[in-house]
Amino acid sequence: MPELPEVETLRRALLPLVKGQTLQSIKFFRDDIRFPIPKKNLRQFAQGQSIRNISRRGKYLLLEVTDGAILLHLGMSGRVAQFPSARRVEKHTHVIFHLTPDLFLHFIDPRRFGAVLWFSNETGHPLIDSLGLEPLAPTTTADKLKQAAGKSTASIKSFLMNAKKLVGVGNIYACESLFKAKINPKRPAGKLSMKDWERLLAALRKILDQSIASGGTTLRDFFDADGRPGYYALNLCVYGREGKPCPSCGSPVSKIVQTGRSTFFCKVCQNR
DNA sequence: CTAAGGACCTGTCGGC
DNA sequence: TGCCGACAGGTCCTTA
Repeated sequence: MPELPEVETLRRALLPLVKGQTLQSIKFFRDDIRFPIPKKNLRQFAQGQSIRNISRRGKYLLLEVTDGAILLHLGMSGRVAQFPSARRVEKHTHVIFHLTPDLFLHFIDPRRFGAVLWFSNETGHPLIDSLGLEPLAPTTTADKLKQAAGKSTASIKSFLMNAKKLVGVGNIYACESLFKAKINPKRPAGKLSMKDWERLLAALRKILDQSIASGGTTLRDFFDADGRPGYYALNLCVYGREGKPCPSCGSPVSKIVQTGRSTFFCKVCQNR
């Protein structure tokens, strides 16, 4: 479900609710999600602590406390929703964070591809350590992307979705940014020119920024902590639009499969 | 090392 | 209406 803009939207919705609040207790309902939930660490290091900040790294949210952070990943179908109690537990509610007498954050994830983990300030976390460039960070440049791609023969589409290289970009924003930059998704990443990388990074940033400003993309089940959907779906040019007219030239949008994922693009416009 | 494919899950949708 | 296959916003792990 969520890519960078959706996770960032959630971060911004949660921050004013939880910053400075003390985590009273954590309730676990099942721990066989993507990774076993480290209940012991969470109880020992997070319970009873004040949430100092919420940060984001790629698609991960970090609820920061003194010794580290509760690490959340929403996978494909995850949500964090606020409720006034720990009752009304949904079918796929796996964890409830109890903050104030009437603020409970429910971690809900039907497909269980998401994660609730403990990030220690001392040891970090391997999933975070191995992440690549942050697209919106000013320190990320076209030059660094080109370097990261090296002589890779993999497609630029799969490069964009490779979190070891570049974080936060999933299927929607990979397709949309390639469309905006007019780059063919099948091109080998190692063959893009510096001009290509510059156009691609600029396009990607613009799309991510606009999506964050719209509250993200709600295709079916993305809602922020207040239950609000995102409206960026209205601006999608190619994603999910197979056969419909390209917004730029009018010819039908194509769909192919690359490394197991659908790619939507315009054969006419994306010719670079 | 790289690249591709499978695996992990549940829910929904379209076709018959 | 019911059943069945295809597919879904992710990414780690195995295989070649």
